[in-house]
Amino acid sequence: MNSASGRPETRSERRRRRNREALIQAAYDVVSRKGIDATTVHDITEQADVGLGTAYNYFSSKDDLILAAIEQSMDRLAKRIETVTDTFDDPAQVFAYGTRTLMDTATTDRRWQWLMQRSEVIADAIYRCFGPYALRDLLKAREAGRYRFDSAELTWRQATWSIVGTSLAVCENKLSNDDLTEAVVNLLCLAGMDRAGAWQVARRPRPPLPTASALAARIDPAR
Amino acid sequence: MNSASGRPETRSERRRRRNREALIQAAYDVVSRKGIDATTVHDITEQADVGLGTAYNYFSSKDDLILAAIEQSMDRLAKRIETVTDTFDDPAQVFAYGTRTLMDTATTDRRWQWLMQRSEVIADAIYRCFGPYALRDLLKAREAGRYRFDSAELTWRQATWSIVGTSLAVCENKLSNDDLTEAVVNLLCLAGMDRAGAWQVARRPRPPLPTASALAARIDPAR
DNA sequence: TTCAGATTATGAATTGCAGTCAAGTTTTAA
DNA sequence: TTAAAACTTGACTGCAATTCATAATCTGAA
Repeated sequence: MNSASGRPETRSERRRRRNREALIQAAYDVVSRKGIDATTVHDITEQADVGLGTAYNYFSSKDDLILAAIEQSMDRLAKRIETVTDTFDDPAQVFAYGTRTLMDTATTDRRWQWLMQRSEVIADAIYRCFGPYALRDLLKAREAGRYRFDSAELTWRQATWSIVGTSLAVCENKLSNDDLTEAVVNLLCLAGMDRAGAWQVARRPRPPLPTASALAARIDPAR
Repeated sequence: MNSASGRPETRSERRRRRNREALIQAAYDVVSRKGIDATTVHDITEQADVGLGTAYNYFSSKDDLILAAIEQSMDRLAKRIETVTDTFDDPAQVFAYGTRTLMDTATTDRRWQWLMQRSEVIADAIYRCFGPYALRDLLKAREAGRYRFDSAELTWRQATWSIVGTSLAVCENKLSNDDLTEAVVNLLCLAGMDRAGAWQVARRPRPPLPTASALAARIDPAR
């Protein structure tokens, strides 16, 4: 609420912002390394170089802190996906690319793999963080006559849980990476495409995501 | 492995069976009453009237014990569903009825509602316990030309997670009960039905499940 | 029936961590 | 400059899963 006004940060505001960011970053680092269950609040505050009690001045619980870290990472991924899908002509492909990228990230990125342990947290976070984009894309594709669902919210909710379940299965070697294309096809059918069309969309070549740093440079070329 | 042979149970075998059953029943009762997280192993052994340590002679951990209780309850539900779907003519309706009943149970039965807390455990248990039935029904419907998926395992896995996510959303009042019909429609689309046909199947009247006791009487009329 | 050895039951003690809080430190504003 | 407000800190509390030494029970051979 301050960065919006031109007023310079007070000393304590700067400290609060720094502590908050340090805690979130530390939480993300430690969880990436050890997994959610094996991570203690002590680990996180150690890494963030603040006292144990400080964590509880910023977050109401261990779960709350870790959730904040997860959400930050998801928000960033959503923005990276957006830069790619902005270039697509077929609205049906936007949702397909987003869901596929989510599954690829969840199964490839060691940081995300740990998160899958607590599926209901992840599923809910995905639903909320990617929801605004996903709902918009679903509706746009329906208007264009490519999709044919009834409720976008319900479709997206079912899709998020499918994504988590499929990703978890790949992480546990119950499914192979090759199955992900078919998983996307099924999701497109869920959204109301016919199967032939769904395969056609899911098989299109997928442009790579920009790296996080490339994206930062594009958004703020001055830095 | 003994009940199969005609040999009568030894004293210790009988005790082991009794303790195991008592623990599973107690776990189910306590979790139904308090939820998984609030349930302690002490609560369960108290209710089962055995020593605290005894639980660890039968199960490797609290989660393992509770999982056994969940699976038993799922196996029973699966059998009750089977008695109803056995009477169906349309193979597409069998899977529809099963998934709908699962969601109805998860959202209606207070015992199940608690279980939804630990979604990844539930999703996996549903996948395994109902899997044999579901896979058979999916394949039968595909042979009959009603469904059109590629891999039954993948379809069922995506369906289980959707079911859990949808049920959880209803429990948390993010969706209403009325949305469940549409949720089934989406699942049928996932399995490769066209939307019109899916609505037609999902809207058919659903015969009630037999009560657990009625089923027990049917299976073993002597008792 | 007896009894040694094997198996199982038991709950007090151990362990480990989330979360609290009283005391100390920094910041603010008058 | 200073007193009150805001924040930081880590020793401490409480709780619950799990272990393990001991006691109780069971088994099969004599």
